[in-house]
Amino acid sequence: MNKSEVKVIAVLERVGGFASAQELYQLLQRSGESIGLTTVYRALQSLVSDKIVDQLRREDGEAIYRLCGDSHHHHLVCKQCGSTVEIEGSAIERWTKAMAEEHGFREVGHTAEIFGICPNC
Amino acid sequence: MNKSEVKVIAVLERVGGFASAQELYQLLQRSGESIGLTTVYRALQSLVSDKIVDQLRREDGEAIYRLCGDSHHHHLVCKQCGSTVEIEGSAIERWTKAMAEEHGFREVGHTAEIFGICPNC
DNA sequence: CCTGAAAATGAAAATCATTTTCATTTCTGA
DNA sequence: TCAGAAATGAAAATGATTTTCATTTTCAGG
Repeated sequence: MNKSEVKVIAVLERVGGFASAQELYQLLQRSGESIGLTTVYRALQSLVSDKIVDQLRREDGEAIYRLCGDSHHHHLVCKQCGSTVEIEGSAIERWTKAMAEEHGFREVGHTAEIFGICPNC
Repeated sequence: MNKSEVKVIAVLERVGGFASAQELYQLLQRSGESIGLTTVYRALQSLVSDKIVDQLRREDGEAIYRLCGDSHHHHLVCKQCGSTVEIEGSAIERWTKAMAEEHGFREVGHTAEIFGICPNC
């Protein structure tokens, strides 16, 4: 675990959820850290292979990362104004576990998002 | 539905599962079809937005496509080999409705995907 | 305190899927 | 038949990610 990896972990903690490599790089820059994009990528790779960080993909294919074991929440997103509400997702957790077990999958995670039109729109 | 889309559907039928745009393009070339890569991408986009084709992502972020099954389903995707299982999602439908109602959202939809490691990997 | 090998760093170039541009060709309906 | 619309595809652009490579930092022994 070297200095860059520590910086990346720190910013992931601040974010508290998923972020892409590019976003993490910009956040680090803004907070005055001197770190190159290449190094951010390398730190993330290393953290992923050490299972300290989870990697998955956004809809557009960009990789996103978060600290393993972050309890994650879900979002209710307005299609019109973009406002979001964090919502409770224990139903999804149970569903994930049930489906994984039924099909013999291990180390499962999930993504889920609800979108619609909010009361104000 | 134009000529290119028909060609892409035909090759997807032949494949019988997931394939990337690049792979589909090469298959079309090999079978003597005259079609450009750009057109393959455009046909796929259009088929995806018409819900004739499903799109998801390989581990490396490359988009893969296959003909849609008929019902609204969710996927259990293996992080290693990319194999997928269609799963039942009525729990999600109920969760979506409940959350939307609780927060006054209308016209809601959702996305949900489970990923993990399959029994063979 | 040195010193040199190994590890880390980052700027720039390379890669590769995907999208955009734009000039050309094919359709289509009046 | 003809004009405008849609489709096509080659080439260029894009954007995330990886690789290269020269430089800097770290650090265990002397």
